[in-house]
Amino acid sequence: MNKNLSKTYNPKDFEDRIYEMWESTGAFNAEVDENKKPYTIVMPPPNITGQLHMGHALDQTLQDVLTRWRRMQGYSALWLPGSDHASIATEVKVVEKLKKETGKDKHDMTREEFLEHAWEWKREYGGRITKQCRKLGDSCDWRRERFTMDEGCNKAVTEFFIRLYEKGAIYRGNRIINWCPSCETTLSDAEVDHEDLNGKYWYFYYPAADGSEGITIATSRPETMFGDTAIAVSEDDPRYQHLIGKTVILPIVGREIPVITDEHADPEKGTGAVKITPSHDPNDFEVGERHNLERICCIDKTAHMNEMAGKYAGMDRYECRKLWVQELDEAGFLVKTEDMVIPAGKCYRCHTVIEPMISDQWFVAMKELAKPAIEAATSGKLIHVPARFEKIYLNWLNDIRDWCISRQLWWGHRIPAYYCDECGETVVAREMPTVCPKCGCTHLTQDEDVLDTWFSSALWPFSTLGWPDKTPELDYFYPNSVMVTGYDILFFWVIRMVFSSCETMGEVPFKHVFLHGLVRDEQGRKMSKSLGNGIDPLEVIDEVGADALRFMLCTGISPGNDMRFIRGKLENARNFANKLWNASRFTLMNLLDDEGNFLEMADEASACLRDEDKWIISRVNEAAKDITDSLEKFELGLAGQKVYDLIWDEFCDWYIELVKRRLWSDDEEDKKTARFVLVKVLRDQLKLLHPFMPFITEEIWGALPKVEATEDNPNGLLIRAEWPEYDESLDYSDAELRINTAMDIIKAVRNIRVEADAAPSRKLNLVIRTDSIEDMIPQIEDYIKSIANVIGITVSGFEGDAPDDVMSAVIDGAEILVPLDELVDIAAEIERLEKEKKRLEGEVMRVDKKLSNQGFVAKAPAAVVEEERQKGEKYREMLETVTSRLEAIKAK
RNA sequence: GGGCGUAUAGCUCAGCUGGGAGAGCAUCUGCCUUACAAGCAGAGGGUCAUAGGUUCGAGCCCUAUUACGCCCACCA
Repeated sequence: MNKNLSKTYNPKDFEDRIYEMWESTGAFNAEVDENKKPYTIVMPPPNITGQLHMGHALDQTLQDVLTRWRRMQGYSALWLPGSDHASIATEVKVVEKLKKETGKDKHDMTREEFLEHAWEWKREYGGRITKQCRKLGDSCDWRRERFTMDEGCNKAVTEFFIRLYEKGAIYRGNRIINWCPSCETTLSDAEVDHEDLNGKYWYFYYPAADGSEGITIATSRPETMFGDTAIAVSEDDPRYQHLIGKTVILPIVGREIPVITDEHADPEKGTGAVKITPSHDPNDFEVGERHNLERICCIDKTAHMNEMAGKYAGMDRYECRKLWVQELDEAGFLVKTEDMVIPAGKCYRCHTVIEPMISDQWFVAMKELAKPAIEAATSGKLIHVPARFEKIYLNWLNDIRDWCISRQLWWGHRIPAYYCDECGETVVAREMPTVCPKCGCTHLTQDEDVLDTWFSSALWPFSTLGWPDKTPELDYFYPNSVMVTGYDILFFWVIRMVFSSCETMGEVPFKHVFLHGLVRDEQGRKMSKSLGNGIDPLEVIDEVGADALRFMLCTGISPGNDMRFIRGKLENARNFANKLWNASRFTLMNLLDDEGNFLEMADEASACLRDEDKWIISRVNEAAKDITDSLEKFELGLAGQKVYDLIWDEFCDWYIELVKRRLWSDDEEDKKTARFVLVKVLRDQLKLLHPFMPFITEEIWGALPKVEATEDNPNGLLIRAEWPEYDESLDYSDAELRINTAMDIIKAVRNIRVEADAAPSRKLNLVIRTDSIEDMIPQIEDYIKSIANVIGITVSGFEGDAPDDVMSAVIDGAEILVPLDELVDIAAEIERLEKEKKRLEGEVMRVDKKLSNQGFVAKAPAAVVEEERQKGEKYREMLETVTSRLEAIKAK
């Protein structure tokens, strides 16, 4: 350790070194330890496709703050890191890369070849983010790092799939699903983004087959007409009674389709008659189910028309729409056109408009699985922070639909289902069966599809701890203490973890789910690649250090709300680090002799505490309470602000200034006490700040006298030091009162000096008129001398003559007079005092009004009333003093 | 269509369970005071979106309204 801190704060000098030291000494390691309480956070696994972005930085900073704090509190605090294979995202990236590098398409290679490239990607980039996490200071137990496609997680995924299958909660069905024509895979409902597009309603006339009056329908998707298999009207719609049960003719196509009645047809919408295309619309699909309609698919997997569209076969769906409308118009079937805003579903990855399609897919039946997850929230076993997210969570679960989990991709967990080529039997098994259990043949083929990425992340809280095996870790660290993640993946992830855990573990995966917002850019826009407005955390760290970034990210925020990345806030955080750095340098300067040895200092027993010592100790004690309380409530922003105020305002601006004079005195005993207090309170402050700014605090800690090693903290590091506990018995209220008065006096003198335009170098002679705080004058004298260049203080009661040519200020219990001779501008001074008088009169009036309100006196708590009375007295006294001063100066 | 969030100093935001509003930045003034100019000291600046209500007392609770943003929704 380096006892001499460098002159300026330069985080690059030590951040990497400190991190390396933590890691190499095992400071992050969490063990199963029955003598400690467990605290577990499992990191939301970043995608292996990505780079660390600001969202990760925020997410991980919050987790690290909580982990470090609990570790210091004596918990066996495990923060388990890992990464996600991100099935679709990675596959897209790998495809792009291959296309760029080799010109090859996915279809130009075998599944095995492709997977080889995908694993290559994982090897190359999978570790990128975890390296970047280290720069942030993440105190993860890296020994326990996991990957969603490692052996253990694979086992968990298969096990979970099979268990759900066996109880009938997973099934394979031919149903309508969301299809992304660009990614060429299904998507779950959660993966579809809804967006309003400018579109049209086209009204088309369908002639009746028997030659009577036909029917006009409205559609926003004319190209799906080739798949129409009915027209639905409302049962009691008077307009269409004559057609119910008859057939109409699909214009141009010539196919006859029935007119049916169904609840889906809304007389208010369009013409009240709706065309039914079961193959390309979720509602129509359901109508088709109810009426046993034929399903005619007319659009293929790449969103091109198929042979059902006749001459349009092979044409893009939108191109077809244009020409088809034109053809219908020319043939006289287009009745009218209306501009309309049409909501469209888009792929959350590539933003292509999704195409509803019917296909054979695997689903999780959600209704039953959702029940325990709903109960978990309503019964309070799962607590949302902030609470408002519980409603959103419940709304989603109450309205949940079955989850389509199969994806037509290669990168991911392959579905453990095998089909018999001979008899068509489906076998779901942990390993590929050698023979078909039904027909006994050996020709079995595994399902080609992989599972939704979120299927494996849903198991993350327990798969990472060893499930399905019964491991000591699972037993000890499960359930997790809190899940920290962005509100944007509440549906994707949080809900699925909860029901998966209720299903497999029989309990919630975590007690709290702590949701944070997004980091936006300076203008409040979402950071995105397409906008190019992302800010790279690593560049920020390079510039101002990880501590400043972390502090900036977790202060001035409130849970669940988005935040902006403000440059000025970052600089302020950096300046704060610099401030602490210099305060620590000051402390060390007064601790070390010329040879760099620590000077003698007092201890708890021998210290002879003076008022300011007691005051700062008390302030630190109170702060420890507030900070701990805030952290308990996940109010990290408040906690961070509190440490900031403590260190900058109270320790640096007041205590250090107050203690300087003593450190420079010849009183050896007093110096020993001052050194003792400085080190004591600095240490506590380093502890309180450590979760937020781990690097700088550890570095300074190391420069201070070494602390005793313990079994739990063999190297005496800050990261494993004990969190300051609030000492309830500590009562230094007398000292605090005196220091507060001294501060008031000092502030008043400073104010007068500036008002009078007196140079700081000018020596002042001061008169303090008081009859209540005389006993503390010697100390005040010291403080003021050290700060305000006061050369002499005269104390007198309020009686008798006051000096002339003064500027004055009134505080609670005293009047401060500063003789300035020629500097006093009488007119200005009168104006100043008049203003002060007016202010005090206002205060007195306000208090009087309140106290004369019978309702207030009768109903407000006694303490509040008493407080108000004291305030009234105080203001009245101050007003009297100001008034008499004003009279005196006017008389002159 | 349903739900949620936000509205506080010029800007960006805090403000925990109701007891006369704070920070950072910016602005103005004075300081290279032996830890720190990434600093110190001082100052100005707010009918806490609007209108009602509850209460002795409302930035905070209730109702309505307005503006902006977000999420969800079966999209003829």
